[in-house]
Parts: sequence; structure tokens; C-alpha cells
Amino acid sequence: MSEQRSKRPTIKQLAAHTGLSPAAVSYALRGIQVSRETEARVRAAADELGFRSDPIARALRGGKTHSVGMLVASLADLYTQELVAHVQRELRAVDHQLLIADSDGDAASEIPLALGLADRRVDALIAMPIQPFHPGWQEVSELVPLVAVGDRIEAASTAAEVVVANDLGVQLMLEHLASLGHTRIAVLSWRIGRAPLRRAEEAAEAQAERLGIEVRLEPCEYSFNGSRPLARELLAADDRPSAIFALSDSMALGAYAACRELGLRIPEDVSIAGYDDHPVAALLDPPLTSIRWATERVARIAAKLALGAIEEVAIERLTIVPPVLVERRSTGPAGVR
Amino acid sequence: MSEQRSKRPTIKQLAAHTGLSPAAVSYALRGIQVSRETEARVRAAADELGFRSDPIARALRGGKTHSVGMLVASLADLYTQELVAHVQRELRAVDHQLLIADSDGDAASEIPLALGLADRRVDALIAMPIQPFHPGWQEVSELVPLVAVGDRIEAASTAAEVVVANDLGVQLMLEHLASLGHTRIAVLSWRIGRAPLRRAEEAAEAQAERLGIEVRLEPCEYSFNGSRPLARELLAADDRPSAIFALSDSMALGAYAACRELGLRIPEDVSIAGYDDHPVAALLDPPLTSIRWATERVARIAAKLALGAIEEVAIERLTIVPPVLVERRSTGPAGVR
DNA sequence: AGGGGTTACTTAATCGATTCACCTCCCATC
DNA sequence: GATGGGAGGTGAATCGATTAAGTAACCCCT
Repeated sequence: MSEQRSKRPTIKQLAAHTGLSPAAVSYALRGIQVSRETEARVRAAADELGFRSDPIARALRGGKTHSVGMLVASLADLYTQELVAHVQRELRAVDHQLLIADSDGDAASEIPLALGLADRRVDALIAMPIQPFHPGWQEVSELVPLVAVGDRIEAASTAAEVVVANDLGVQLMLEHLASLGHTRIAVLSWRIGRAPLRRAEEAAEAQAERLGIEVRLEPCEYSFNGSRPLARELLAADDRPSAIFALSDSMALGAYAACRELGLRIPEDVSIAGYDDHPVAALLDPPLTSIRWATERVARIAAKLALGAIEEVAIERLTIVPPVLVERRSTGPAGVR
Repeated sequence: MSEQRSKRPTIKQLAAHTGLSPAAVSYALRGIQVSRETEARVRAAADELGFRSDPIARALRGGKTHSVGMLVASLADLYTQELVAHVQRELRAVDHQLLIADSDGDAASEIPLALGLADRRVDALIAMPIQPFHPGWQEVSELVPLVAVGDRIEAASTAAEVVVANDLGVQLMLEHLASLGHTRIAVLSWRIGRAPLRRAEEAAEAQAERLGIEVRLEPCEYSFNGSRPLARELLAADDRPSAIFALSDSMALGAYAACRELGLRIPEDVSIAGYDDHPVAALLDPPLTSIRWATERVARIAAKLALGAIEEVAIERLTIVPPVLVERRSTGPAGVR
């Protein structure tokens, strides 16, 4: 418990061991400005002593830390978890560490968390902000290359953006539901008016008007169990909607549970639609109609962009991901009632 | 792109601004060895300039980094994601950062990843290792307080262990299935013979003998889609098992999908059982019989233990979590065939 | 008045790696 | 044979905070 961190060799010990100066060792390990012979000798010594370069010291001096930060709004959400998992996989391939910060839906903590990650010298930051409009993003983006995912970050010099065209996704689903004859649809959203779903909400209202259907936005907690009581309440009401469109599969799951509790059949009694097309969506019974925006691909793109920004190679500044409708069996013709 | 990291104030600038020495500022910020007046002056200046202490510099000098590392075997797995989410929530409450490393099932990378986290000076490390028996854990545990989750880590001076009594969980489920008349059961495991499921496999074999039933261990990829083809193959065979017991809910989901593809009804034609009792388990149709070991509670305990080890307060060295059987409708009497 | 003990600081070393400024050979070139 | 230049190093400063050791001022007591 006491003599922790005892024997880990430093560059200085390598120097002593090889009879070189610390500076020479530093150069040798990166293969610059030294003779082949010296380089080989240093490498051999490094292997022998089990030398691992100290990322903290390197970070302090201003070098790369080989780490990438990720700021998410809810690690409890299925698609966020997917995203994190895929980003992690991508980073692992190039031996980078992932630092996670979760605002847990608290908009005010977002900028401080991002700054905290910057303080830890992450080489790049991938953010899916709740508040893309906050001026604090400007400061963040001055400290670290910033890759925005999901929505655009205004007022910041982002390195790159991966924008999901959620307005299109919402349009696709509402058109689908309208074509099935649904005219009263409840949309489960996440604390109405907050990005990242704000654009989706605006799109829902615009499409409602265009399609001549009634759409009601319902604020919801972003989880299985958050949407369940709300869905139950909606479905138990006299003027129950004929379809529920949840803006995440997690929330759709809650709606499934509510239906089962109330003895409602899907899609005969009520249609349920989700968003994100998480892998479980296809495995539910009935399989969930959802909007796919290729979580894995988005994660991969975001990771690649972050790595590209680190390498300072030219990267695509703006990638727009078009979602597609995945029609399964949880949506059907509006019931006769 | 050029003048990044320009204006962030350092302790030195605070010193200049207050007319004190850097050392005095350092003391003042921690409220030791300075007059009340000086402390107030420094704090005011810190607020004014927006000073944030640099965690990297502090780490290098040997102080706390306010970060905790977590090593997992598969971030793609549902229960791992749950665990991570809950640990993160716990850490966030005390303003600690989470660093994640994912071995992605690769046993050989486990120790290097753990050492990498230690190099980053995480104040504690929470690990759910694939190879708890590796001697490398000794070195890791000398570098950083180590909290083992899921299984015991041998040959290492762990700070604490949270052990899930998986042998009991397996016993409960097999007894349950046996009592329903199942005598031929396929157990989906994760690359047979590897921890963390090794003890579970041993328990399965022991229970098979005790209960006088046939249990076949089937090696499986640890994901939705990994288990689907395997389950399909098992269920399409002539000597198909009357029950499938998946050692994770993720794998159970694959079995559900396989059943649907083959037109088999659950539980009339085949019983399906899972492990972990993920929130979605209850929402499936039919709801999944599973083994609950309170993921959230385990995560919370692990986080608290890690934080306790950091504070160097006395902590419980060994916590054993007893799993319980959650009987739902995916298991039923063995069919007459 | 002088010694002992606080209080409130300051100075300088330290953590480990990087990098700028030099310095020394050695070889090629005019 | 002096000059130039590149290869292959070395020494010292640096990143930002912490901390051991030192110092100056002040109070108390005899």
C-alpha cells in the first residue's frame, strides 16, 4: 500500500542504462535525429526494462495524449451506448483512450464538463450537446478540436460536424403514419424544446401542418421507465392517439410495456414507432418500425473525423447523414375505433 | 487553429495578479497555511480570471487526478453498458472523470490496457476482467487501487472485490428449468472456458449432474447477432433442446430472433432464459425469465468502493452479491414433443 | 532584551518528457 | 587547408502545480 509506483522506469533511467542523455533517448524513441544503432540500442533497453512513456508528462509538455473525450447527454440511453461502444472500438484500433463525460440531461453542466475534458488534454472532443447554441462552445473549440454529432454547434469553430437530418427522419415517419390513416399522433420527445431533439420537434409540427394531421408533443424522460407511465396515461385517455411516435427506441420500449399493461395490441389497437433503430428494435415482438440513421456509421465517422483532426489532415467539415425509414410490424392501419 | 490554449490562466498568473508567490496561491486555493484575507483575495482573483487547476500538472506531481478507470470486456454488451452508465452517474456526483478501456474480448490486451489506465494516473481502477488469474494483475494492483467486479482477481492485492455469485445464479435457473421438466438444455456461454463466465460454466456442469439433466455448453459470440445463428442452428437440429439458457440477456435476444425466424413459440415450443435481467428483459414479448444481480447496485457499490479506496477510508474488502431468479413468461413446461 | 514559538509567507526542487540552442565530430568541397 | 554543412548528440529550460525547507515578522514570556 505504501511503495506504489516504485519501479516504473523513466526516460532518465533509460538514459543511464544506455549511457546517453535523456534528450537522446527521447529522440531515439521517436526515431528522429539519432543513428540507427543508437535507436536500436534504446529500443532494446526500453523493452528490457519495460519502459512505457508517461502520457501525463507528455501531456503537460504539450504533446499528444492519445485520448479523445466524448460528451453525451445520457449514457442511460440505448443509442448513446451504441454510439459510445462504436467510437470506443474505433479508438481502440489506434490505441487511443476514451474519456467520457455525461451531462445526464443537465444543460448547465455541459460546458464545464467539456472544459474539464479539455483540461485533461484530450486530443479531440466528440460532443452531442443538449445546448448546441451555448456561446461556451466557442471557448471549448479554441482549446480542442471539436467534432459535433447529431446537431450543429453554433457559435463555435468546430473542426467537423456530423449532422443527422432528423427533420427528414421525422418527415418520413409521419408520412408513413399518415399514409396508414393515422390522424392523431402522440410524439414522445425529450423535455420539449431542448436540443438535440429541437429540430425534430419543429419538423414534427411542420409536417403535421403539411399533412393535415394532429400531432401532440409530449415531454418525456429519456428512458425505458420514463416513457412507460406517460404512454400509459396517453393510451388510457378517452381521446387516445392512434399512434405513438417515440423519438428514441428507448422510449418506444416504454410504450410497448404500457400497451401490454393495458391489453392493447400492436399494431391493431395502436401503432408504435421508434427512432434510432437500435439492434433490439428488430427483435421485439412485434418488430419495431423505426428510423435508422446508422448509429454505427455515425460513430465511425465521428471517430475518424476526430482522429483526422488530431493528425491535422484535411477532413470533411460537414457530413450530413440521411436517415431512412425501417418499416416493420409495429405500425399498421389506423383502427376503426 | 493556431493560438489554441492561449489565455487559460495558470497559478503563476494568479500569483502575479495578487502579488503573491505561486506557492502561496497554491496553498490559498486549498485553504491551508494562509491568512483568511489572503485566501479570500486569491479566491476572488481565481473567480475573476476563470482559473481552473490543471489536472495534468497535478497528476504529474503525484496528486489526485479525480478520475477513475474502468476496464470492461465488451462495451457492446447490454449489461456492461448498464454498469458503465451507473458507475458514471456515481462518479459524476463527486465530480470525477471516467476513463474507459474495452478489451473487446481480447484477453491478451487486458493487462496492457489496465497499465495504460494506471499510467494515466487514474485514482482507482474498476475492472471486470476476462482473465482474473493473470499475474499481471499483481503489478496493476501495485500501481493503483483495484476494484474487481464480477469475479475475484487472483494473485493481486485488490483493494476490494464485488463478486456476483454466478454459481448460485446458474443453479437457480437450472433448478427452475428442471422443475419445469426440461432435461435437455443448451447453455449459451461466451467462448467456453474464459472468465468471467468460467465459474458459471463449472456450476452448470455441476448442477447438471446433481439434477440429472443434460446440459450442453455452447460457445457463442457475446452479442445480439452473435447468438442468433447459433441459436438457429441448435433449434433447427433434430435433437433440439427444450430450453435455451443464455448466460446474458444479449444472447437471449438472439435466441428470441432465431425462434421467430423458425416459427417456434416461446415458451410452448422452447423455453428461453437469460442472465442479467436488463431493463429490456421485462419488455420483451414474452417477458424474459432471467437472473437478476442488480446491475445498478453492483455498479454503485463498485463506484463507492473505488471512491473509498481513493479516500483511503476503510472499505469492505469482499462483497458478495446473491443473484435472484426473476421468473417471467419465457419459460414454461417442457413440451411433449 | 533575548529566546522560543507561531504565522504567513517565499524560494527552489520536483514530477517525466520534450525541445530549443548549442556543440562536436567528420566528411566533402573549393 | 580552411570552410561549410550535416549528422548525432548534450545541456538546460519548459509545461503547471505541489511541497520541503527556509525566512521574516510578530507575539509572548521571563
